[in-house]
Formats: sequence, structure tokens, C-alpha cells
Amino acid sequence: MSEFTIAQAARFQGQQVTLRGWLYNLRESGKLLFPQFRDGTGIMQAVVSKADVSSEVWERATTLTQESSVIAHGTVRADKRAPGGYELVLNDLTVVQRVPTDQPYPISPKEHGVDFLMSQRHLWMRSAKQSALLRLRHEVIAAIRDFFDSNGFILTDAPILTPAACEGTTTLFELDYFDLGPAYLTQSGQLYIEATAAALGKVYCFGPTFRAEKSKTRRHLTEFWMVEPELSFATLDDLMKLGEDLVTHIVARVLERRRPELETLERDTSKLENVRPPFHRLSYDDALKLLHQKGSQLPWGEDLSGADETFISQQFDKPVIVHRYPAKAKAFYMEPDPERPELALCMDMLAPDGYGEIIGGSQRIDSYDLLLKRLRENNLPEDAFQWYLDLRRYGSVPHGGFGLGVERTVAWIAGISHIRETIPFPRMIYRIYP
RNA sequence: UCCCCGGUAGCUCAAUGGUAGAGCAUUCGGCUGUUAACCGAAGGGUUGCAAGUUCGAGUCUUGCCCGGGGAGCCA
Repeated sequence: MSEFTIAQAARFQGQQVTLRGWLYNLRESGKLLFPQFRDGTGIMQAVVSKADVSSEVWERATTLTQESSVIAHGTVRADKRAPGGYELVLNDLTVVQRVPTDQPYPISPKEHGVDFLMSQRHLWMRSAKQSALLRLRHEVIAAIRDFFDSNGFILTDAPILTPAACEGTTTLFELDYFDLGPAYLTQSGQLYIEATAAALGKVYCFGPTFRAEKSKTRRHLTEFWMVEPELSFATLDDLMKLGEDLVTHIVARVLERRRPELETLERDTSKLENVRPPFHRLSYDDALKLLHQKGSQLPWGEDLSGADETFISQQFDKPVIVHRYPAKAKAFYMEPDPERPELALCMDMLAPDGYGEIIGGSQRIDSYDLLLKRLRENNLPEDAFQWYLDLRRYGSVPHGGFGLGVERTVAWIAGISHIRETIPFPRMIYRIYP
């Protein structure tokens, strides 16, 4: 017989089981106790009747404190009065560690403020909603890996310590690298996996990414996780199709395996059921028309603001892809549109409901001469990019890829307002503890 | 970096310039089907820090510290 977990309680109906976990909350009613236990997979109510257990067990149960660790023995019984439909009729209880009453667990079952909860992040993650979010994050990551692994992609992780800016735009975390001068924490693995893609065809990297910008919004972390696929012999259309398939796969997997978590998070799953191909594809020009109809004054050539993206995403009931932005608003390595060179062959995928960009990607410049020109235009150090230029010297091909932000994706699927809750230990401008 | 909001009990919040209070948590008592259980009682305070105005400051003024929301930037 497999080991008992709360998530699988229904399978153990009528059986004697051992629950290893922690006390989540305790309700008392005279000679009846209703301790609620959690074991990491969920929360389950137990029933303790004074008449049915030894005085020692009764004493241990009545003096349990919140988050004390326990091993509880009992039989699983279906009862519609129990949250979740099943309860544990307790007949024995071992206390592994009792939380002392003079130093009670700080997070009571009532409401708390963000500042306090973030300072108690190491404990806050035990709560029902937070642990559901972390299980959801796990499922999203597992879905991403399965998607790429089963579609012929090779995992080739990029370095986290890098000698120079990947894109030369955003602010980087700097550190001393022995005698070789300054090094930086990566802001993207893209340039490196362009190399591995030329070696292996279809590749991806998946790791943490660092941005030292003093961003202070619900959509930003200074340390976040990004998965970046890169494909040789790929066009912008291929990339849009891949992004659409990836996001569809992630959402379907979560719906298939994490219904209880979505329920805990009170997510309206009907909106997620809509996430099937095709996603609407909107050119930058058409996006601008849409914004101008709503009174926006945004001139052609400017990048869309967060508010603009929110407005556009609200026009659709599933993610929307905006493609072919003005080249001057985008990164130096993006391939120009051969029909309109002032446009870049790039695309962003915007999640619904204002969650912002979850994907940003492009076809890369494959011409040596054009790439060199762009490096010079952007005042980037040619020496540092020689290896990158080599990729255009030796068998250059049309290629491209994109990055998908894990935390924004989880926040959108979970329907929560701030991405800081989608990672175990968020790193933000004014917070690095715990 | 800029704009806005906030800081009072362990937590969430009250308190016309006039004796700092409630709910939860904790402790004790009651209750055999509780649903963030409920009922009764007790303990718990350098009102973020510093200075100023005033007979009197949690409240008004100034400075500083620490958070939160947003802008820019991006995933």
C-alpha cells in the first residue's frame, strides 16, 4: 500500500492510516476536538472524541498548539461536514515537537498585512493559499520541462556569471571576478543559447535571471526564473506558434493536475479553459490603432507602456501576441522585417487581465555585416562580442527564440495580484530577508 | 530616481489636541459536529526615531528611518 497523503485521502476511505504533519488549526467543542492537520499536500480535519481515546491521547490533543508537528493515527471517513469531504477519526497521536505557548506561532488564522507576512515568508508559505501557489509553480515548471523535452529540445543552461551585458540596456548586478575584473549576474541566457542552438538545433535554458533595476511594481522581482528556447532554422511565425503551444500545454497541464490548488486560490477556471490555439496575433501597427481608438496619443515608434499592454490584453479572452514592433524601440540583435526594415521580427505575448508580458522574443539577425553594424550603432564593445559574431561567420542560419517569465505566468494562471507570492523567497528592491 | 499612501499590543485595526481601546493570538474556565467555531475571564503598550509648538501631542510642524502602491524599465 502506498503512503497516506491528505491529497489522496479519498483512496484510503475506511482504512487505518498514519498522517505525518503539522497542526493547522484547532477547533474545540467540549469533549470533541476538531484539529485540522496539514501534511504539505493539503489540509484535513480530524475528529477526536474524549470517550474514544485514552486520557493520554486526549491530553496531548487538547494541548496541541498551532504548527506543532505530529504523527496522527486514525481511520479515514467520508463526512460532508468535514472540509474536503473526508476526515480522520483519530485514535492515537504522537507529538513530535510542541510549539511552546510562550512563543506561539506568529501567523494566526486571521488577516495580516503584506509587510508582516513577507517578513515571515519562511512560515507564511505553510498557509493553504501559499502552499497551493508553490505547488502550482512546481506544476508550471514541470509542464515547461516536459514540453521541451518531449519536442526534441536539448537543455543547455547558460552561465549565470557573465562578462558583459547581454543586451546592454538594463542595469546589472556587478561583482568582482578574481583578477579578471567585474562580472555580472545574467539578465538573459539568450546569446549563449544561440551558440548551443547552432550546435544542437533546438535548445532551451532554464534558470534564474537578475535585473538590478529599481522596479517597484507587482509585476517585478529582482531575481526571477525564465525559460528560453532557441531554434535554428526558425522564423518569427515558428516562434509565435511555439509560444502558443507552450502556453497552451502549461495551462492544460495545470487544469489536469492542480484543480484543488486552483480551487484553494478561488481561480475562475472557465477563463483558463479558453486558453487554446489560436491566440490572436496583432501587429504593432494594429495595436497602435486600437489604442488610438481609445484616445491614446502614443506616437508611432514608441514602445507600449504597461497600461497600454493592459488595455490590449483586456480586449481578448486569452493571451494575445503583439508582433513587429519598431526596431529602434527593441534590442540590437533583432532581425529586421525584410518587407519593412523599420520593423523588428519580434513578438510579445501578453497575458489576459493586465498580468503583462509573459513572453518576449524575436528572430535574430543572421547577417554578420548587419550585426556588426548594430553593435557599433549601440556602442557595444566589439571585442566582447567576437564569439557572438562567430555564430554569423560559420554557418549562419535564420534562428530565434523567446523568454517566458515563470512568475508572471504562475501569477496569471493562479489569478493573484502580485508575483512575489509565486516564488518561495522573493527578491525585491527593499527586501532580501528571509 | 520620481509621485502617492502608511507606521498605535505578537497580528489586524480604533481613538474632536484632554485617563491609549477592540477583535484575533496566548493563558484559565465552559460547551459531543466544529467550519477563520462560539461564550466568559486574565495577562499584554518607549503610539517607528529625533526635535519643536502647546498647560497638555497617538493626534499639529520639521527632519530622518522603515514599509506599501504606482511611474520608468522589463519576463
